[in-house]
Amino acid sequence: MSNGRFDPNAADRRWQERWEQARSFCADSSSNKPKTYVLEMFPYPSGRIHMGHVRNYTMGDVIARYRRMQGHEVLHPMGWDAFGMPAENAAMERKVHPGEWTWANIRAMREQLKRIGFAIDWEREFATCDPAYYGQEQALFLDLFAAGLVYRKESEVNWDPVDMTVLANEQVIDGKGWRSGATVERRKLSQWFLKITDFADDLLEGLKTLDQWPDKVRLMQENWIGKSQGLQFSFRIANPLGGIESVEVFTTRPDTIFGSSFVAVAADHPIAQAVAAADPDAAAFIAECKAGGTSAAELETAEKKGFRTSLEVAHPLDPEWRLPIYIANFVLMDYGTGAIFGVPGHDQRDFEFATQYHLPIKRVVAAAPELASEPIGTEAENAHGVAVNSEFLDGLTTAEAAAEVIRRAETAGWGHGTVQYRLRDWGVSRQRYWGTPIPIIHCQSCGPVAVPREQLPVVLPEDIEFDKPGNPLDRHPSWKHVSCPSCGGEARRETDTLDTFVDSSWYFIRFASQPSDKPFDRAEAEAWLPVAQYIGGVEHAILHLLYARFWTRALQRLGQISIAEPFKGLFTQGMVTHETYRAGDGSWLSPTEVTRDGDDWVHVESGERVTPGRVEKMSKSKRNTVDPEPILARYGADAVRWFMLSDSPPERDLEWSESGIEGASRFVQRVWRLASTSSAAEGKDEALERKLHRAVAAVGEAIEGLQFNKAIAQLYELTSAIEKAKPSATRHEAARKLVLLAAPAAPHLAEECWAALGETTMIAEAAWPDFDPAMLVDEQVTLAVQVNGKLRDTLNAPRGLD
RNA sequence: GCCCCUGUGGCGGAAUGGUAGACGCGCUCGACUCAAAAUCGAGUUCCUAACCGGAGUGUCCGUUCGAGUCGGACCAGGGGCACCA
Repeated sequence: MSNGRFDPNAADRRWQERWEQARSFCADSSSNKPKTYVLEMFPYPSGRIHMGHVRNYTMGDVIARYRRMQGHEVLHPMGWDAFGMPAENAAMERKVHPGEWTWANIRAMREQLKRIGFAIDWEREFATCDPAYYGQEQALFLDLFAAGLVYRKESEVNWDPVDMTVLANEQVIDGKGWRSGATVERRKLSQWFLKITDFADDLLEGLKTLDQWPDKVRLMQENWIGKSQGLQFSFRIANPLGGIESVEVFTTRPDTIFGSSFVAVAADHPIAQAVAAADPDAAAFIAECKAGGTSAAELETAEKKGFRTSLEVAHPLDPEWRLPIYIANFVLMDYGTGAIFGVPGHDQRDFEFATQYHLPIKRVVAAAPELASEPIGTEAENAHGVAVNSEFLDGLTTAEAAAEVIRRAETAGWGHGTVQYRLRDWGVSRQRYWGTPIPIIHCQSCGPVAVPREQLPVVLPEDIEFDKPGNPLDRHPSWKHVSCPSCGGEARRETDTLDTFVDSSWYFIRFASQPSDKPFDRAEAEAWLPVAQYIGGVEHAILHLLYARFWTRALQRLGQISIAEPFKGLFTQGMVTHETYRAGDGSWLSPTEVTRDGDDWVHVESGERVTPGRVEKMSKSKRNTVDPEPILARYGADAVRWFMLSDSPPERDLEWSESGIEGASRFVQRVWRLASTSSAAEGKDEALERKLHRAVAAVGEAIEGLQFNKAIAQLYELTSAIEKAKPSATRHEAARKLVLLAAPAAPHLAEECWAALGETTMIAEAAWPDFDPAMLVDEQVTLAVQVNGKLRDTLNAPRGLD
């Protein structure tokens, strides 16, 4: 078999079976070797593997295999983020049970992944929809519940009146439900929340320790948490109404306190409610506010509107000074205190509002004291400067003035310096069937009671109907009827299920350790964690990564684990893209439906000219996907893996191209020819030896730095150098090392070449080659002769002592 | 509006402040072949027929003996957040 072409179809399967028989990639938790945990974000079992998965898992696989060759014990697991809406949609559309649909998808995708030859420990595989997993998740939920990190609260949700379900913000399109098309209502519902805000500061501070994360992701999380420092204080209401005597506000600019000309409260603020109770006009205004949409586009264009109440407050620094209270459409109930004081001169929204209602616009900040009497122009000035027209603050810088106001407020007792976060608590209730049941029982007399541990897991009922909209669990005839674990009285099971982001908030711990009687074994989990290298799409930069960080910190606080951060290294890879094509009628065409005709694209079936569109992320809606399966069948796993790593830097998008995969396939054959025809010979090739040592160093460095495209380029260079060299002992040795260097990226090819070179063990068990630092420099150096930075000449000289 | 990132040949992209364009794709020419595929060899930033030479990393300015790389301003493209007080 040392001649002819490399046959990937035969070789891939042969080695995949041998790795499995040898349990080559099963991680041993009790090993004495240094441990490395490599993880890619686990997939949702949609039914088929797509190119994005292939790219993601190939990168992780290169690192896993490279670390193994370096002598590490590597944990590289795979599983399924298996709960979620698509399974319920499939159930409604095709009358199959969500579980049946999901497990069938998992079977299909597992086979597809195995076809690519990833070095995965399949013995640790699990799906989140398995009671063995979600039962342990329920146990952890109850631990958080017992620790006071879970609570129940009324909150406003997007309610689809046709499907009778809550919709996520992403599922509301132009104010209508994405499925039903019905106008979405805002409704108050009792929901379960996790106290992520308790950890706001820890999560923010923790970002500083994550030096192996992309700056971009850390910044996005920082903005999401949104810490702002300021003053919280109360205005005394001069003419109290219904027992409400003051209004609490928050500001990040206490230095502008003398510039305020009104107070505004949110439509659902208690003061607004109290006013509305006595005033039908106010009630009508509040109803109007609530009818307004919440989409970004609507907010952009919405006018600042307010309703002037008869209430007035006294200014805390001048009891004679009265400010009107408005109910305003731009004030949010769930940020700060739900009330603001308006400073039109130095805040754009307040400026617009004041202009509309003819309220005073006063300058209290200026670039210099002598500019104190300059009027405010057509826009608010939010720049920092010095305080003016502000009595005792005049002349102080913005920062000094703010500190002074906070000091006086605290001394006099009408306010205090405080910190606000943009981050909200995490609402985890979903009115869905296909999710982890929330292990709570509602009792008329005892309230919400935890399901006793010995009754876990709370398993989803199998006999379930999807013929009507709404939550099928709630409609189930018997499932929810239980007795109270506390008093034994009649009670009702919680029929909401957990947000699927809960499932993915701790799966990496379960991969590291999965005992049957508890969520994880602490010692075993800590042997692997934190994940050394986590790889996934940047679209999870905020939600998933923030939730997983929160969950880990919560477990740390409960004393269940010692680590604070789950992912030591994070890498966000780019998308796989492809050109898009549109027919004359504007419909999208798939790449298989078009063909090239000179410089034009033509629809194969109709012969019609096709307009090529932008290069975009592969998606079903644009029909620009390329299915990995036929590509794998044609070119083999290694060519696909090779192409996924070459050309584009991994953090950038990779454009799929037929010529790219052809090139990768050519290289696979080149290496095979080189290795299979190489034979032992006499003599030393000094130049080639230096190239070899340099390549060993460079490929290793590139993989460590996750610069796979550079590692690939180095391998091309080494291959060319070996091909050109005359037979020698060095050349034969170089061929052998080339195979070792290529093994993480093209493992099947490497095994086949390794055997052809006469090796009797698997390359999966081989060690990464060493290099001699002394061999990294040439004996001859080329010196550039520059005059004024321009190259004028080059000359060669033997390397001597410095 | 606020915050951030990226601009290098026909294309994807390389370049510790020191020979810009490694490597791949594409293209051109050649070898092998009756022919093709496959493979191999040579070339490929632009201007110049070629040599010599000159220009060149989005634009302008600066720091430096020397700038793709450092600093400033601008232009273009992309991303994140957003009535966040």
